[in-house]
Amino acid sequence: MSKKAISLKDVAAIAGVSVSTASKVLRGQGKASDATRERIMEAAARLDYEPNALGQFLAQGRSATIGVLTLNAPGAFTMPVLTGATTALGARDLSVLVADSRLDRALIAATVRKFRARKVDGLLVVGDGSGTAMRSVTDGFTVPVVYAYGLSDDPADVSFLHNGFVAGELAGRHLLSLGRRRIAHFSASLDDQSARERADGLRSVLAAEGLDLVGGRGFHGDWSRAWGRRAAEDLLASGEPFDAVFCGNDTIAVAASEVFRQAGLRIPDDVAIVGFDNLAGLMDQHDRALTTIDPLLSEVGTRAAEYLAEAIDGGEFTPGVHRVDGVLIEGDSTVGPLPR
Amino acid sequence: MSKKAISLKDVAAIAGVSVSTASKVLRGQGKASDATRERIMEAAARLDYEPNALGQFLAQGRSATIGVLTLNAPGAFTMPVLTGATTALGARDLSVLVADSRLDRALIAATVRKFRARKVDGLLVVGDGSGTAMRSVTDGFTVPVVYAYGLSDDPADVSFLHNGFVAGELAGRHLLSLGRRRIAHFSASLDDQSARERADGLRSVLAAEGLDLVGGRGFHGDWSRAWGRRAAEDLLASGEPFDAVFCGNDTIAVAASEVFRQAGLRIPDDVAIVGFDNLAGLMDQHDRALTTIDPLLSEVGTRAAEYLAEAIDGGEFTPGVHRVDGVLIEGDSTVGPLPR
DNA sequence: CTGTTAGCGCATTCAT
DNA sequence: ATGAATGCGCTAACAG
Repeated sequence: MSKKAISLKDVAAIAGVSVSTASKVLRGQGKASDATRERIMEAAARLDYEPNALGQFLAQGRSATIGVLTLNAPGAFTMPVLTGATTALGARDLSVLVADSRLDRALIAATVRKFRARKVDGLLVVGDGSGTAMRSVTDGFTVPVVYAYGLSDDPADVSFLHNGFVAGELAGRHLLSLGRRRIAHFSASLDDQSARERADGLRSVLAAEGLDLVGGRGFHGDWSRAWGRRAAEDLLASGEPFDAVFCGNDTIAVAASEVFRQAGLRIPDDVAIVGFDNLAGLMDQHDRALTTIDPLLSEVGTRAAEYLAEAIDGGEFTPGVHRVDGVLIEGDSTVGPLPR
Repeated sequence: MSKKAISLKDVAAIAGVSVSTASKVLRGQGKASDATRERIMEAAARLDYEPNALGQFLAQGRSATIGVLTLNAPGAFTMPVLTGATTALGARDLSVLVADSRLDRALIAATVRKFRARKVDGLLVVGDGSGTAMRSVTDGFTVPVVYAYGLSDDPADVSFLHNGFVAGELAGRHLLSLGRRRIAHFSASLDDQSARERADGLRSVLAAEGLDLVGGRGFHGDWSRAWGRRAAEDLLASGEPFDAVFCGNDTIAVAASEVFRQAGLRIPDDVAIVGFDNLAGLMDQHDRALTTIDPLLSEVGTRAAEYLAEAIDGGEFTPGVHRVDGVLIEGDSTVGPLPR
């Protein structure tokens, strides 16, 4: 009936030493004679001793839990970031206390209190990927705070974001490597930070080749399917020659593709299409129909989590924004259905 | 410089009472004179006292954290379950310790130890939605264990799953309500538990109308896009008349739709299509192009989490499998582009 | 009703 | 090199 969990005291007793030395030895700290060390280790092994984390936490004043503040947890793009972060933290024995406050001021305040009461060792704020920076909550804490998938409005904070500029470069270089020279760009308004980054990246590689976007500044509307169709129609109507389009997201890419096909254009022969988001990958559908940029959102979460974990262990913690480069996934819309 | 966190002792001191009474009063337990209660509450309020959770946990032998064992955390269908669960637990002040063991025996064993050492108050096992039951790990714990999005192989366990039978019924009833009578079914092999459930649900409502599936037992292959095309081609080749198809998933539905369109059939006029998964919704793309069943995976996670939380608080915990009914999302593929 | 006394399990000075 | 003594912050059984 001794279902009682075994404690350090038990180990010490069996090893014939005091609790304090047992504690030291088991944690590999301080000096101890090989003899006693041996006895202690053996006793611990025999009893299958596992230190009670609660005791350690109280004694050490840490909780081994990270507060996670989410702007929109159930969002399609937030979920990969969140799961990436939580599994990365879990792998480091850090538990996670999630609070999905929609930036409701009162809710946030309550959450901050709650996190403090729980003595969280760090805070991870997961944004919604929207271009607008979120209010910094850093000064509400004495522990490290990291922002992921969203920028804090305080430049002294550290945040992890997808690198939109590199994404634009990847798309551009890919198309150039395929011999395309007349490249258009369909995307959301340049007021949108992420749209602007991708556009800048694209234009930079074009400029390096002495090229400019077809249609001048590109076609900028919103992220919708409707805009994708509209942009394609506008481009066709303009009469300007083109042989490729980099679309700001997959939704636009698919809609535009439909319009092009209906207009009798062949993809990728007449026009190559590159999208962004890798929606298919998000759904585990690796049909490689559309060439696209995968922003590796899960890695954004992972990297942010690991940086936070390091910071807690006394690692470096320097303000700034860290960018995670995505990867280009080749698909039929640019390289065609290869016989692979 | 008194950055020191205020403790119960401070409150007690100011209120001029002992720590224990302060504890009692602040937790609303036992009796206390209105006078002292007043003083204590006031002192706590004035100091902005918040109990140190670590102290409570150690004293109460609980950790307020749930161990989450995942089979495949980054999976597209697992993520909604996981985020649903973690946010629901967070809302109840329960933190979450995630371990993504791919059912690796050794890894699982290590995880179980870790969870015990952390004194988790409960365990949530998140499966991968595959038909095959997973090995029960319940006997490794003395705390409540709940399985979500996957069945345990021990009938004494409690698990939360999507209700595939109801999904089949929903699809069937929807098609019948539209006047369709010649309904086919494209899905994965009936060896697959989830495929079988959906098929059974569909056939049951058809049977109630004295109808049978077009093509007898339906077209069963796998979950792939390729199979969707193949099934559509086979059905067309069979020459059997049909006016609707319920597809086991959206991937099959989309592929089949393409074949039908190429064959000159109009959707939904000639053939109505119902899918399953609501992939578009998973990606926040509410284009309502395809009528589909949304399995509400996030709710599967939420319900499982809440049940677990209740069980921990002494709520009921009766073995069995709980089914979460999905919902049918109407789209153009059955009701057409209505002027709504 | 209220205060005293013990723990909870471990880490950590400080002596020895 | 080892052990005794404290403290972490709170809860709970028992007295008064």
